[in-house]
Amino acid sequence: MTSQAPPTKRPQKRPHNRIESRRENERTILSAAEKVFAEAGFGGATMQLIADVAGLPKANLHYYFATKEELYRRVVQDIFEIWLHAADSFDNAPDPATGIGAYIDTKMEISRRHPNGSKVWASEVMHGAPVIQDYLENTLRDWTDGRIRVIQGWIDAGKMAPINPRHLLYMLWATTQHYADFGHQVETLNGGKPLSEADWQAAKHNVKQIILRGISAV
Amino acid sequence: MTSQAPPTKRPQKRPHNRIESRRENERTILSAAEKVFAEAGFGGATMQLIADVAGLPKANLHYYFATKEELYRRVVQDIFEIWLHAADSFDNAPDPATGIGAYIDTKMEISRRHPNGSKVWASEVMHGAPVIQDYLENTLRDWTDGRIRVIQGWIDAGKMAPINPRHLLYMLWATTQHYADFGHQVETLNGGKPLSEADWQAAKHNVKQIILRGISAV
DNA sequence: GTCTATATTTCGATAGAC
DNA sequence: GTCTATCGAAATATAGAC
Repeated sequence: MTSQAPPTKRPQKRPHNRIESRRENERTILSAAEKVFAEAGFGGATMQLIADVAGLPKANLHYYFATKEELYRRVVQDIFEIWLHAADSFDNAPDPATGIGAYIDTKMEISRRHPNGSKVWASEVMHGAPVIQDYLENTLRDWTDGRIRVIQGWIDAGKMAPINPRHLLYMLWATTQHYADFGHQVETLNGGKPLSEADWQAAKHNVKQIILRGISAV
Repeated sequence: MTSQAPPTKRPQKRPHNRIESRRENERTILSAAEKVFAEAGFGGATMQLIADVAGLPKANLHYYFATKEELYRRVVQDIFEIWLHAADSFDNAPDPATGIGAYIDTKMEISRRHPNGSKVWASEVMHGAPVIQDYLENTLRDWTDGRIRVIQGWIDAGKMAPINPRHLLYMLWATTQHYADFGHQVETLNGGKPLSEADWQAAKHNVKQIILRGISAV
């Protein structure tokens, strides 16, 4: 009876079964949470409703995310990461029309594809950023300073009008995110119908048309 | 004893004592509610906190406003009325630069003076306008259609570039309200300090500069 | 009209069987 | 890891004295 120790049965057949199941459940929960937080706000959202949307018992949510706030924080982080990557469209562009035009396109596309994440971020900031203030003070500040330097370089090179780079960035954020954050208002004014493909193209075109013309070199 | 009916003692000395007291209490409650709803959202706000900010017992709130939702609705209505009046800057203007320039100035000033009302509106719309959907479908739609006609008139008269009037309105709303709704983010990126008088002037100037140039006649 | 005390409901979180 | 049942805290709303 000495050799009867069970073979160390590592789950080699499907080595990622556990870890994949965890990942999948987390994704399901995060997606449901994003939707519920966007529609009800942090205070208005309930773990029960998120669980219902995710199709899981409420207790499971607490197994994957200890508290409501921890779950919320993850949702806010995710949209922030997506926006940071949109800066790729911005950098290394030869001129403002190319760089800023691409940035507008990318940001508009994010508003279209991730309206809920955008709303959760807006809600968080409107309430004084109680959960992600550190992101504003560090990551976002650095990101902004870097982009301001790029724009100022274009201005100094005479490639665009001498506008205030910081306020231009605010205008870009405001204008593009409006189509996500105020999507319900836009839709209502669109006759109650979601924007069509043509509507989105018109929106993008107009934003670029006005802003790029507004900042073009004299 | 026939003439001893007490003189019909109408409160003539201070004829508005009661009604003024009511008005004053309502104002105090509404102001506190606006602040709390803006900072915590509808779901996160509590009647207790509103009562504390107003300096009144919680029960009094329920005396003046039967439910939390009724109080909230009044707050949302108030900012909406203020914005509607901003259209006065728009109408009867001889040209786009004057009309839209004045509208931007007025809207920016409202963002500066009523940031909380703007946030409550934004929050309401982001959550699907559960309380004021009728305003979107009627008052706001009519208002928007009217302004679109004015802009289209300017375009037809060759006074400005042929942009999409509807999307121009969205840009105006987004850009001006950003300084209220995302005021906390703006302030954080401003080194943690509120915008100075000069900062506000710069913001206004840049918004007008870019947009007015962006829509100017070819 | 005002306020204290409390009823009622709802939610976040957890215990404990499976 | 999953789920049912439940605890304890906190919120809206109201009852009733003043």
